[in-house]
Amino acid sequence: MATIRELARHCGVSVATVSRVFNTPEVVSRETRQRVEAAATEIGYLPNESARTLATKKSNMIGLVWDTDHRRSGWRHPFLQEILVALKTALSAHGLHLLLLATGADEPDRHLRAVRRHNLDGVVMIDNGSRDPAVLALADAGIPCVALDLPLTGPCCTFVTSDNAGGARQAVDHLVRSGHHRIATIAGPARTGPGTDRLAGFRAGLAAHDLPLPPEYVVEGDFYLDSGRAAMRALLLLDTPPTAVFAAGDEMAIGALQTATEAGLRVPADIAIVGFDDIELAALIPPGLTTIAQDRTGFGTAAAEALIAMIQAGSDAPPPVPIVLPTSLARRGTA
Amino acid sequence: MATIRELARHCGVSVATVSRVFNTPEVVSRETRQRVEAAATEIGYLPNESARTLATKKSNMIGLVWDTDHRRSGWRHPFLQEILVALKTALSAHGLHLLLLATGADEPDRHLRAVRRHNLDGVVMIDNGSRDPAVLALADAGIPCVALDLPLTGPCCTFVTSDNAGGARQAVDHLVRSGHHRIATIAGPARTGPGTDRLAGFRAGLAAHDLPLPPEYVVEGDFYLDSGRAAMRALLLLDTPPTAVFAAGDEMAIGALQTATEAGLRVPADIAIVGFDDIELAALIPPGLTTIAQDRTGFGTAAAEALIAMIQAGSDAPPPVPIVLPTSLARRGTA
DNA sequence: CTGAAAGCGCTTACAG
DNA sequence: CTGAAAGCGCTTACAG
Repeated sequence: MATIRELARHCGVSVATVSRVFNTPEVVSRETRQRVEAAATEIGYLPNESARTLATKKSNMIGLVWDTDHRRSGWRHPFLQEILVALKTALSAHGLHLLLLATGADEPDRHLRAVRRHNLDGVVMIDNGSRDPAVLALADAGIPCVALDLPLTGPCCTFVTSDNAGGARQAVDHLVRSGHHRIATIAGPARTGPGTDRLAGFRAGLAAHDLPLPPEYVVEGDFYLDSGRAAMRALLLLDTPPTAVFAAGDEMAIGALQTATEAGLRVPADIAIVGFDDIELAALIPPGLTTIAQDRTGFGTAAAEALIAMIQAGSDAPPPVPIVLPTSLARRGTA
Repeated sequence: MATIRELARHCGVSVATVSRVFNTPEVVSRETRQRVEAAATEIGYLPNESARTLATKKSNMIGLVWDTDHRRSGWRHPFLQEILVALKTALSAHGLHLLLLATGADEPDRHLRAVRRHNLDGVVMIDNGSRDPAVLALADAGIPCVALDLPLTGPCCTFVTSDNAGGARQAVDHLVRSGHHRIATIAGPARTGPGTDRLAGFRAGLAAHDLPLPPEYVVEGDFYLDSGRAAMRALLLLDTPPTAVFAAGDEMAIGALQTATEAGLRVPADIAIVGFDDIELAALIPPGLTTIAQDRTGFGTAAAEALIAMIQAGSDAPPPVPIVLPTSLARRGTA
């Protein structure tokens, strides 16, 4: 591993000059620059990032906070992979790398510590609905951060989310257009942003159409399959069961679909179902799940852009406004 | 951000002593150690990782090479998320972080450069079947690395994979036990390790049962849904169609299932289908896909352990032998 | 058990 | 446009 000193000696300039050709090339003479560049590739010089970070306090690394453990070990993001890819791609374009932060002990300052220790330039956090105080601590600390699906704001913090309320309205509108009056919902957990917002949008949608919402038409699930099955069972047992169900997540919708089918009902003839997310499965499972699609890659791209904007603007500038991604109706067989 | 110097002054010792309480605590007196530790939490001292890396040449970071781009933008790993979680968990236990390497230009030394620039302690690479020369370069360079699903070896390199051949044999054995003689396969791409190995295991399984394999009973897919549909269409057009199909991946199996169903065949009565991977969908899609399950979290855990072993042993020690994870038959409705 | 000092490989005012 | 020099925050022989 050649160092900057060796390279400098190799072409008879000072280390300062070598440093400049890599950082502010416009400031060094054409002739010198080319000589240094040629020598650099010749001897295989590579700047040492740790030394740079030590000198500049910038690491060119973004932390990714993504809690994977204990309290909710079964948690799965509907399209984590797409988010990672989009993030990585967008950040790469600015020379930024993504550091998956190790999940350590349970101290509320663990993420903050990691950020400081590694001189991270910013962080993106993916919500898992656990209301982790360590996540909130980050938002308060004034280090550039953007949250996904979690309405977090702070001195240098913003978030990106789908238009969950609007998407729920799209679902309701579609069902009403199809002639339904008795529409129930299988909601997501009230502690999650998407859970709350989709329920709110659902209520607003019914109200806009002057449709009633009996309390028993709202049953809360946990976004997973079994909760969708249980909820559908409960709905079918009602004295006046709904003719349509909006499930706030596709897995729950699929659970509901299975339960309805097993109960001998035809979907959508006897009961219509609309989901939310547009996971892989939605298109594959017969008869095709009608659902509200999110902008999967938009998440990562928007997050990266917002983060880069904050980093460039500095932490005293006002943070970008939250980004709300539009949803769309993916019309298939169940409604 | 307090520095080691401030902390040292704060408790009247030298910076060397402070450094020792964090790195080799057993070498400093109990009394001094406790004083330093107390002061550290009091003033919120956090060691600067860049400075440590610069001094020690160890970054406590593992690179993750995971090509996401251009040539194969639609590539999806069947259980990337589980692998990441398991990796992260296992590495965390040793204080190691995971750095997602930005995918830059197409130079064959791009990963190697990233490793050197960041002083990475090791790397794990996830195969996407692209035979990337940049990946091979890493294996040759003698930096500790472990490959997933890619039979890569080198001075300090090993790999972990499922027993793909054995899994394919399990599939064949199951079908034969169910009375099938005419068994075809929808293979994975020949350029991928899993594609090749599953086909070899399939052939070996048939041979072991003295069953013939007409050439037209082998059709190659690309692991994705549509290729499974196309393959099944081709198989059904044969003069003597098979009574059972082993698809080397669940998505292809599901495509085959759909095509068979659409053609009016009953599964498994008219044609049996066995997949490979045991993705989420397998259990959810009616009538339940019979498939060969991989040890999803085992991948990440085994990779982390192998990597840590190599790092601790040093690069002159012989690398661990490749790790082959056992598979299991998940028996459901299609066979 | 502890300290003084050199060194890790860069960047960046400050002069010229 | 370029160089000499200080400094970034640690670690680690080397003495004692």
